Amino acid sequence: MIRTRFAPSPTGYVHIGNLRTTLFEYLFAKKNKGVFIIRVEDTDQERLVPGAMEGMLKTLQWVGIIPDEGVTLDSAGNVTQKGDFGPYIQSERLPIYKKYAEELLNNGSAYYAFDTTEELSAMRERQQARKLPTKYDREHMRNQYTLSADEVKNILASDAPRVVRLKVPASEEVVFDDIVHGKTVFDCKEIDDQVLLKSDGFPTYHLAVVVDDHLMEITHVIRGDDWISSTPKHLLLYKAFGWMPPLHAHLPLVIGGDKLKLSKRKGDVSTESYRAKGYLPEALVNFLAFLGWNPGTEKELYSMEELIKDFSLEKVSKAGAIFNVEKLDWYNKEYLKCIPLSELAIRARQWFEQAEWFEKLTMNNEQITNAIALERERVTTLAELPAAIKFIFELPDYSKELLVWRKGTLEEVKKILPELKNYLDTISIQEWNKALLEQKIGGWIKQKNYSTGNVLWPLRVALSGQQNSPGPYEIAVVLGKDDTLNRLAIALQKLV
RNA sequence: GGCCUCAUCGUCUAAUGGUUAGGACACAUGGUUCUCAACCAUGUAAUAGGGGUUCGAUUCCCCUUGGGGCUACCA
Repeated sequence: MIRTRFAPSPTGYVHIGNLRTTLFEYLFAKKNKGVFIIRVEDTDQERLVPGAMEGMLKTLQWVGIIPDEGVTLDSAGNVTQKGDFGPYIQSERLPIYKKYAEELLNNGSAYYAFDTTEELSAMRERQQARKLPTKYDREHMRNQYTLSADEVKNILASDAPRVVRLKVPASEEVVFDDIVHGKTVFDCKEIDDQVLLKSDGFPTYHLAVVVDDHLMEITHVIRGDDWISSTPKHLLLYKAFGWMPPLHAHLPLVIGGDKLKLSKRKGDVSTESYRAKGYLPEALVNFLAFLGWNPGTEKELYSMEELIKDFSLEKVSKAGAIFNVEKLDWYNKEYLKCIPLSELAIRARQWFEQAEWFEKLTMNNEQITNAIALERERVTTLAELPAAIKFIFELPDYSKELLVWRKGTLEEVKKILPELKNYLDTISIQEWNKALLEQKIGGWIKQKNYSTGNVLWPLRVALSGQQNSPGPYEIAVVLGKDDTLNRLAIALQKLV
């Protein structure tokens, strides 16, 4: 049984790069009929943001990623835990880490150290100055090996701070076969005696992941490239415990337009910000899936179900991918076009409610939906929809010059528009639909021997009040006959 | 500084020891059209550089260069 996990730190929001990693973890688990787990890594008490987890889980739910096990939302939207391998929140597992740290202490794979922060940074400065790799100097610092047995005993008996460090073997190679990078080799000489248990009694990430991934029977550790240099430490830990390590797949990072790691300062790194901008989760998922992966065919539009069907870690590329908003925009437009209209109307609702003019107007849902149909192919995001359809409910002011087609004259408009209004008046409400309007007005234009643009342009401007808009027939249908004639009357007044 | 890692159009990427190096986004041009969008057609645009191996390399190897990551009692 394949088991993957997403292990976020609850620091506030879902980073877009993390979302991509999560997506791949999820797709891989689902593809293999496995289990996708969420575990909360809150071992850094200083960076904790209370309540962050709920928001993060909701964001994942929004994109369609729902954990099978671990930390999740119940039907009421509250954070709960489910599954047989809990607790799934690391701060609730402290005794477990303590126990395993002791096991390492006892079998000689780890040791106590007592150095202060100042001593450690002085050590690093000395090493840098001599162009040596910066790592814990076990022979010269204050620890179990350099102090006498009595001294150690006394310190441990006191309340003086102490940490537990991994005892990295002197010379040995750590080799692993990464699913995306292939064979990767590290020399133990380069690996630091990592702190496993901090002086506050909390484990570091390194101890906690290994213990938890093992205990939770994770089969595939899928995470960002930035973890690749930590992997040998983890493998050493598995070895020290005598455990079988899981398989590793290190995903390339999603980077910013400046080729740097996507940073918080440059904005737009949180999934929530894309949601707030009116991007559809389908588009975001599709776009993110194609950052570093592709099916090897020319199919570009993929639903979550299709992704699950076709996903494979072997097709993940090694190079980092730039987050390209233009492509995201394209995906969003594609989904805007194909999501059912009624569904789109529901999803767009919140943006209308945010528009200050919305409350003042009386309009029914059907009319809004019809208006959305007019503009859905013209906007990039849901957020643009209210401004785009506002003209349907409130005719913008415009100058009479706008009524003149670029190949026509003001005189022609003055002649044609009143005639057109009279003609439209003869069309019954029963006939007031797009196909018939098109047919009838088209016939009328032909019969009168006018040029199409000289009729349709002023008509469209009269109905929309805008230089650019959907076509006049569609607008007329959404407006209805009365409103259409009213707006023509307004145009005629301007022409006087 | 040390270690790790990556390298095909501007961007996301496909492909193979032998191809006119393909597609998508973006861009440009044309078509359609009352406008914009959409749509259709066409076009511009890439194997970082240098050495090998080979009949032949973009593909395999080495070096250089460049990018990125890690180098915490953060994850």
